[in-house]
Amino acid sequence: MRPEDLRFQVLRHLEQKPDMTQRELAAALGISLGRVNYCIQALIERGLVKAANFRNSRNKRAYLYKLTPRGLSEKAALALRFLRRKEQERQVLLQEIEALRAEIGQANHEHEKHEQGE
Amino acid sequence: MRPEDLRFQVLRHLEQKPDMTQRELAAALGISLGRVNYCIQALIERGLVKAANFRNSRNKRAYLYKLTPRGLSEKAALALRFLRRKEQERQVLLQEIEALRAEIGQANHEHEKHEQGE
DNA sequence: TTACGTGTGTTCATCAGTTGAACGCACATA
DNA sequence: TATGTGCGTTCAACTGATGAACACACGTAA
Repeated sequence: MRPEDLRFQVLRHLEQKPDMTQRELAAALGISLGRVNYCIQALIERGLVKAANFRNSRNKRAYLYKLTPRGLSEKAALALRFLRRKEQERQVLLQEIEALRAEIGQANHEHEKHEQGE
Repeated sequence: MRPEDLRFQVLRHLEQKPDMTQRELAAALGISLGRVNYCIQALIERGLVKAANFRNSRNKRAYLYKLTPRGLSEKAALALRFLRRKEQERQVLLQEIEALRAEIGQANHEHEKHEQGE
C-alpha cells in the first residue's frame, strides 16, 4: 500500500469514526501499529488531523482524531485521485486479462456475464 | 510483485525468447538484476528451466534458458491461476470504485462507456 | 488512599526483501 | 598477446515494515 493511499484510507476511516484507536486502524487496514502511528503523526504534522483529548481533558492519551477543514479537502482530493487511479488500474487489468486469455487459448468470456454488469 | 507472479512472468518471457539475458529480463519486468538471478536459479533448481550453453559449448556464460516439459506445464498452471486472480482483482476493484463513487457523490458513470466494453 | 488491571500512544531493535555496484569469467577482436 | 565487451554471480548496504516492550492515564476495588 502506497503512502498516499494509506493517508487516504486513514483520513477516510477517521472521518467516519474519529474515536478509532491506532490498533483498530492497523487491523482495519491490514498494516502494523507502528506504521499507523507514523502516518497519523504525519497527518497531524501537516495539519490535516487534530488530536483532541478524549474522555478527560488532562489525559494525553486516548485521542479523538478529528479532521481539520484542510484535512477534509485533502481527503476529497485524494479520493478523486484514488478513484481515477483505480479506474485506470481496472482498465490495465482488463488488457492483461484479455492478453492472457488469448495466450492460454481459452474462450471463457462467459465468466464476465455473471459479474455485475457495466 | 509476488514471487509466484515473478516466476510466471519469467517463464512467460523465457518461453517466447529463451535467449533473453538476466539484465533484459530485469528491465522488462521492472525489477533488479539480483532478483532475476535468484528467481532463475530457483527455476533451474526445480527443474522448470534448463540452462543450455549458447554460442559455444565450453562457454559457461551466455545461457539459453529453455523451459523443460515440467516448466511448460507449470507455466500453464500458473497462467490459469494468474488469470483467475486478476479477474477477481478486477471485480474487487469494481466494488471499490463504486463505493468510492457513492462516497464522493459523483455520478460519472459515463466514463465507463468510453472504455472497451464488456 | 493505595494498588492493580486495562487500554492507549510511542518507540525502536529487528527482520525480510530488494538493490545494483563490483566481480570473475569467456569470449571476440585487434 | 592484450583489450574490450557482455554475461552470470555475489553480497554489503539500504529500505520499509514489524510488533514487542514501554510509559502513561485512567477506572476500579480493596
